[in-house]
Amino acid sequence: MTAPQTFRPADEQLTALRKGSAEIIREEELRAKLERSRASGKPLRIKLGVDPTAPDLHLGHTVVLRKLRHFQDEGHTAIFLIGGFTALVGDPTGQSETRPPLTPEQVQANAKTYLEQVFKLLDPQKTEVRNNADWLDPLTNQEIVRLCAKYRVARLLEREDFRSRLQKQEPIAVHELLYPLYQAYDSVALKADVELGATEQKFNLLMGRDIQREYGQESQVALTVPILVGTDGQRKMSKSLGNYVGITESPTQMFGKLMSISDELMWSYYDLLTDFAPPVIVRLKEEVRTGVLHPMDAKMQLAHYVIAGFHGEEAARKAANEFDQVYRKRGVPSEMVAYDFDLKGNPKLSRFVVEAQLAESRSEAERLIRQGAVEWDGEIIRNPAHGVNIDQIGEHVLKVGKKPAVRVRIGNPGRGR
RNA sequence: GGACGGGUGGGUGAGUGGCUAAAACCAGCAGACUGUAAAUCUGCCGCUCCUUGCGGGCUACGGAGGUUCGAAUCCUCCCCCGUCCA
Repeated sequence: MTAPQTFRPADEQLTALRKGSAEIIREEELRAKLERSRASGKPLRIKLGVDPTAPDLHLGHTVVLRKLRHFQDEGHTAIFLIGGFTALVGDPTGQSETRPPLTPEQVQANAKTYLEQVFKLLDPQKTEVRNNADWLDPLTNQEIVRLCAKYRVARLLEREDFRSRLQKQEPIAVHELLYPLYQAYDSVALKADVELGATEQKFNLLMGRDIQREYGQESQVALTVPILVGTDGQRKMSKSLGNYVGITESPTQMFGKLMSISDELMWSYYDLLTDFAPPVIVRLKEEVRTGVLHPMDAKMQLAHYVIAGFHGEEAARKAANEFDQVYRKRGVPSEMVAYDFDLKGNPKLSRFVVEAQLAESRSEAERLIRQGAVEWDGEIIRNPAHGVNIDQIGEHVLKVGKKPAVRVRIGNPGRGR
């Protein structure tokens, strides 16, 4: 922190930073900033803001985090900004359900788990963690009005999602208009040189530039990264759409999910989730195209890489083996979740399916049985009324559809639980 | 404050008194095919009970009442969203 920083030449840094970026506004400004920082030995301040609205991060979040990491690797200061204030206001963008605004306690708790997860990717030593509640909470009405006076409604409404919502006659609450203003003000408070965000954040990032100028600062550079498409190959990765790979998931789960993406999507994952150099990815793609490399192997390599990043080489290897065992060979997992049952009340197989969490209701369980999706000790059961009786005391393997098999232990009805 | 339009199953969206657990499409799930891919095809897709049957019961069309043998559909009041006017 005292020794003057040394940096690579600006152009080299720029090349590295450009990889996996969608847009850099403006690149010349970034180069100028990089050159200046190299000359002065003073790192740039790179801002990334996150609202802690949910406790878990997924791979979609990591794209931009990785970009922040790249800056960090070049010796710059990563500012991980927690939207403690903005999260409290409650972001009503997903208009389907009125989600209750988070309580300060929730924000606190979420922020904590975020940080734990974020530091799987960032170097904690080189990260400045801030919370915008620290400067947004104390703002006076006067200051807020002054801030609002610096921007025009028409320009706010230019924003893509506001415009389309107006058009579709969907509600827009007033505080939603304030949102970008607050975010822009954060850049002022932090004296950010660069702000990172997904492409959907472009408007907000640009606004930071304007507002900084209004406050007499040099404008930040806005660097956007592409949005990661979820495992469904259609929509952006998000928890609520269920097309996500969580970074706290087990290696096995991650492996399975990553293998289920389409071949086409795999290349975008290679671009956004790995540090393979672009030429290397191009070569891989070519090898798959010409049949030298099986697409599945390419995908396994991808899954391995991503998982190793979070859980280490060893775990990634295990997950690969497990995948091979459970799915390719349609076998039984090395470690099965076990459930204990008793024979109280003349139970049916469908009840076990529900209680082992392989179906959400008895109706669904019976449906699955009818469809031939349920295997009991390797035998497909098709009778929805199939019962389990006293001869079945002992251990069994229950498998439903594509889900991993589970172990079922049936105890003597006479004895307690 | 006024005028008008609208609120249907996870989503879009039909349906204006019974034949509607509610068209169609999407999503989802299962089976076939595979590389657990993708695409495709087939089936399923509220909950529950049992003797698993073209079976019984319950719940469902913003909310609460009402009219009717019968209501998502008609009436009343309320809530919510939007547009225009002020």
